[in-house]
Amino acid sequence: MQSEATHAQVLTTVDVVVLTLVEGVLSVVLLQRERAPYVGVWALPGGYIHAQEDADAQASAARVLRSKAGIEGAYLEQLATFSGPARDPRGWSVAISYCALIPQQLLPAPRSGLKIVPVSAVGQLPFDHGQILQAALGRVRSKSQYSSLPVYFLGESFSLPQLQQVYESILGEPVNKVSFRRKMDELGMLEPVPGAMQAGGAHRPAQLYRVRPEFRQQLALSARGL
Amino acid sequence: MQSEATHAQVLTTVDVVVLTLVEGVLSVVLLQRERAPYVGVWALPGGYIHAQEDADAQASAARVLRSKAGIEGAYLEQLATFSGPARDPRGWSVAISYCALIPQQLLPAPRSGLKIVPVSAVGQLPFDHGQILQAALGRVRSKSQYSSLPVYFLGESFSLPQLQQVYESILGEPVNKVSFRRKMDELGMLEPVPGAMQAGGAHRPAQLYRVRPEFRQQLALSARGL
DNA sequence: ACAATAGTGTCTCTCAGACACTATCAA
DNA sequence: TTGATAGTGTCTGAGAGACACTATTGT
Repeated sequence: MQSEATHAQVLTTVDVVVLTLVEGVLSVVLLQRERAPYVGVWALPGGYIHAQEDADAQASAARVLRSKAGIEGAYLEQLATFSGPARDPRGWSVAISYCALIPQQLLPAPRSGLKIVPVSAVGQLPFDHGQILQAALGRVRSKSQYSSLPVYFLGESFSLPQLQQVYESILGEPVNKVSFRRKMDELGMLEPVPGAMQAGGAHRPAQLYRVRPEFRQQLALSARGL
Repeated sequence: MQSEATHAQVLTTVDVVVLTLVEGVLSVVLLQRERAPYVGVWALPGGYIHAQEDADAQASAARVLRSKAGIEGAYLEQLATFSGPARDPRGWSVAISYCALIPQQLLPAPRSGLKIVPVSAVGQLPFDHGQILQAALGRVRSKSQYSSLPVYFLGESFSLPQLQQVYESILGEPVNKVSFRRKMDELGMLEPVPGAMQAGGAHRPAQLYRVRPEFRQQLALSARGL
């Protein structure tokens, strides 16, 4: 069949932008490429779709993260799909890109070939990974304005001041405390962890919260921002 | 190379949800399939990516629209990418889906094998086209709440009451006239067509507007809805 | 006691929607 | 003149942010 021959020439890959907060700085995971093209160059985690083992492209992305970066348990969301004859020197290619959010403590120990770079300090990237990174940043910043997306930067339980700081880090501007707490209350996504407080400083301890079970792998959306 | 053999088994296609407003009813273009699988079944316009001729997947979508449905000049926006071993009986496949918005008057004359169906009256669709259609509807309804997306349902020039009716059709609820005009003014995307009025009824004629050149293929976004 | 941050009550200002009014056409 | 729709001025109520206050810890 002629059309079979035609479409078979398209490379199908996934690329993942893994984002985390390091000391309040939005950062991305880069891997040093082990194979051609661009051997030795720092790039986004990515790889071919394996038709034999992957249930869908998101499973491919999860597999790539696990096998190449040792990352598991991240929140995964599909970004856009990039395509064309020029973006990969091997030929006409399709890259289904994903955005992964993960708390810093779930990242693997630093090792050779893996680094975590503040997004403001990322230089030139191979392929069209620069564009993909920009798409991820735009998505995260945009969705943080009206959804609960940023909770995925934090672990199991966290305090409201902590969460507010995450929002402020991503949005790059201070957030009104009263409004923020009102909104979080309205979203109805958090519940206090009974008896769990975050002590530490010479000040009043903060109540710890966790995401309600029914919101675990699902975002809470607000109609009017924040 | 082994990985080459692996990824070559993935079919790469595009599917397009063409939406238009027919008498204020959101409707979708369906084509009767001419080839296996699902010969004769009504489905979304779609086809293989042609690596030799397409500059990217969006170009593939435009080509499919032109060659299979005779549609040109639509606003095109990428939706999500669907993938997996089961969605297409021919094997593991990737479908990059697009949403197309077009004024009714730019649609081709009705012909055998092409129909325009109110989205509320679309029955079962082959592949995962039902999911794709739902994604398109969600996207259009969501974006209509805070952007100028719906202008692509109208032609070159239109009156504000016309545009408001388009918003109301999509959102499924009445829109406040004063707020609507304030927002359109703030978006700064429209300009009055000098001297062009829409007469017709036994009442005051409406000023006609058009999209400013700098906003032609780009959406205007509002921070706070409408 | 005091410094420091957590958490809350309340005021104000902004903005979206409601309402009412004027404008301009055909019959 | 009347009916119908286009277009605008203004009021009001809801909600977001500012501010100030109380609460609770360690030193």
